[in-house]
Amino acid sequence: MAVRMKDIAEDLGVSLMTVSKALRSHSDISEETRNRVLKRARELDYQPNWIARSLVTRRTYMVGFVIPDLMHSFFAEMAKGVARKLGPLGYQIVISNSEEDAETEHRQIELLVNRNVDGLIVAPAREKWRKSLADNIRSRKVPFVLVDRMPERVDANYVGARDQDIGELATAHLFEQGCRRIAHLQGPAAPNSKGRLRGYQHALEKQGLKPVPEYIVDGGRDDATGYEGMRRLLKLSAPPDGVFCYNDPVAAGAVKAVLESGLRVPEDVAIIGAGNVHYSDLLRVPLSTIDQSSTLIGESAADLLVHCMEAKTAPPPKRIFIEPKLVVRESSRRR
Amino acid sequence: MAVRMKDIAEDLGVSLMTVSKALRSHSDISEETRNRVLKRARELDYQPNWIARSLVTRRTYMVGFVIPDLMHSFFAEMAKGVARKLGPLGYQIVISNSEEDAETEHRQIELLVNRNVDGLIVAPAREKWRKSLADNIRSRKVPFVLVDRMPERVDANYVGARDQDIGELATAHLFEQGCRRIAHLQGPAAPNSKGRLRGYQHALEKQGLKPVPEYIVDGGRDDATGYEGMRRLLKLSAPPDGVFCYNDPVAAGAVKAVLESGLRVPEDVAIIGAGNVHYSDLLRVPLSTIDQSSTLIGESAADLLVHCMEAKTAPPPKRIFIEPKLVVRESSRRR
DNA sequence: CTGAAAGCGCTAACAG
DNA sequence: CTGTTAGCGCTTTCAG
Repeated sequence: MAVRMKDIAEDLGVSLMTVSKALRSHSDISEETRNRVLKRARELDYQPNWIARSLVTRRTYMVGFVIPDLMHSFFAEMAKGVARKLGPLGYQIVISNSEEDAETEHRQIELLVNRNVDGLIVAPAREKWRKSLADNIRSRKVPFVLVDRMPERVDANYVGARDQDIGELATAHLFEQGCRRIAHLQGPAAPNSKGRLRGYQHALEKQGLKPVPEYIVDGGRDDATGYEGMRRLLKLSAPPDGVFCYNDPVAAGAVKAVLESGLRVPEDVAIIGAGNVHYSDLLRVPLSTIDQSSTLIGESAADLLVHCMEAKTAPPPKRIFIEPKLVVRESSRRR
Repeated sequence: MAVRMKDIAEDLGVSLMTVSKALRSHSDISEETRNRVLKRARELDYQPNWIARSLVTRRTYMVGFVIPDLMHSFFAEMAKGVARKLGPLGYQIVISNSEEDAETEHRQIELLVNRNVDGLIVAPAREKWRKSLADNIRSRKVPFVLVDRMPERVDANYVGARDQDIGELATAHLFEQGCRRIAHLQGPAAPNSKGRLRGYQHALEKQGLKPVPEYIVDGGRDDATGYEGMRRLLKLSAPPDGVFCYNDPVAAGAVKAVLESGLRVPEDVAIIGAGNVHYSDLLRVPLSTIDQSSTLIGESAADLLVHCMEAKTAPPPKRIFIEPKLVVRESSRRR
């Protein structure tokens, strides 16, 4: 059986409370007593029981982090940012995978809330952040921050880029590189997919290019689906000469499809992704992308969450937009 | 305030105990009472308080998973395997990053143990799995399973490949492809680094090639260090014509260095990694590798851990070796 | 089948 | 500065 405060107390002939206070370096305890307690605790290798403590303080120092896909290193990078900020403050991070599925996400969140996490960071999978869920979390008074994907019409804490900016930045870049038949491999039904599409459309319009419906194709969210999507684009009678992809994995799959078809990247088809995952530079063709500062998103979200968790009353929702940045590598450099 | 059993009990005019038993479908409770309780609980959206329950049952249904690097998708894949098995059983997985640092790892493990995780899965960062730590975990009676890396002389549960086999398989393959100056980009001071080196040396010996000390170079564990290591190899008066790399990220970095130097992969330098990360196929040159069945490792480790957690008394340590498999892609295919 | 009593290990609030 | 009292929400044990 593990050592308890009670053991130390009896051992030292003081009361349990004295031990409790000493260990937490409470103010009203004499220097001497504190030291005696601390010393004995160290000797006995006392480890506080978090469970018991949590039961009374109602703080678990656990933070849930719900993401759609651990394997997508974009989220792994975010996780790193979150951990970097929260770790030193004594929080444990519980990562849950929603598999990009709304139901799973819902279940995961409920699980975490039931486990009394002190806060929640979520990259939501569904387009509409279900109102009932938001209310549910709020009614349980669990502060939460949404990241990377901002569902429509939800007034919540958010950290991430403006998706429309990402789409515009990428598409404008392709235009600048001389592309005139610009396609878009669209993402899944996640909240950020629509914004990127809108940005793409907007940029085309700005340049006076007329939209071609066939150029908007479902590219899924990983390399396998991106590959499939690109193959469909290549079968068109007038295949695109530039493609803005929902994210980097999709873009990597697209590059593979183009090369397999005997065409060149970027000469025949320029490709750009989004997310700037760390291995982008090592891909078949080094990938141009829109950097979203994934780690920074994680850090900011963590900061914001800490702020909310420490506040007595919930502060008004805050949105932090992080400027996306164009990163030009080989896959789109035509001149 | 959340609904408690007490609330349901008072509401229904029964005792707290009746509610408790009904909710856990304890045997000695009448069908009727149970239904009444269940119904009311649903109506009030009762959610059991895990903390309180844990305090008395001494089970948290949390499992710690300590890995050296979340960003290395090899571990993300393992995590997926672990989650797939443990999730349905009601366990939450708490992922901790040791940053490949022994001290951090130690601290993370202690933290998790303090938080009363029911079990632990660890991909150890240090070469010697510190005895004191192992004893410490054991004294707290927390079952644990080591994965991917088996420290020397430790009698513990283990799931993973035999590292020596990986080294032999890879090196023999390079030999078969006609390489005669085979180098090795060695991994960090992790437990699996030495075994792979040994396998490499063994394979050379078998083929009657004499070992060249200059051909064993530190390649670190990611693409940046792999790149550096390869550059050093290329500066040798007789640069290698084949390189076995500690893992896939290192190999990806190595490929980059070779191409940058104006040489071709695999014609001038054949390269093979280990781990078969999911994007290997999308790299600059599709990467040959040794597949270690990362997801399967995660699943098996989870199974083994569950077995230990459910056992009354600790079962004897078990080692599960997973056969590594050669995956030949472009980076080493010479004929 | 139902419930009363005791306690998991700790802390908040207050009294000495 | 130190200690007492009273729980946190739940389960285990055992008596009705």
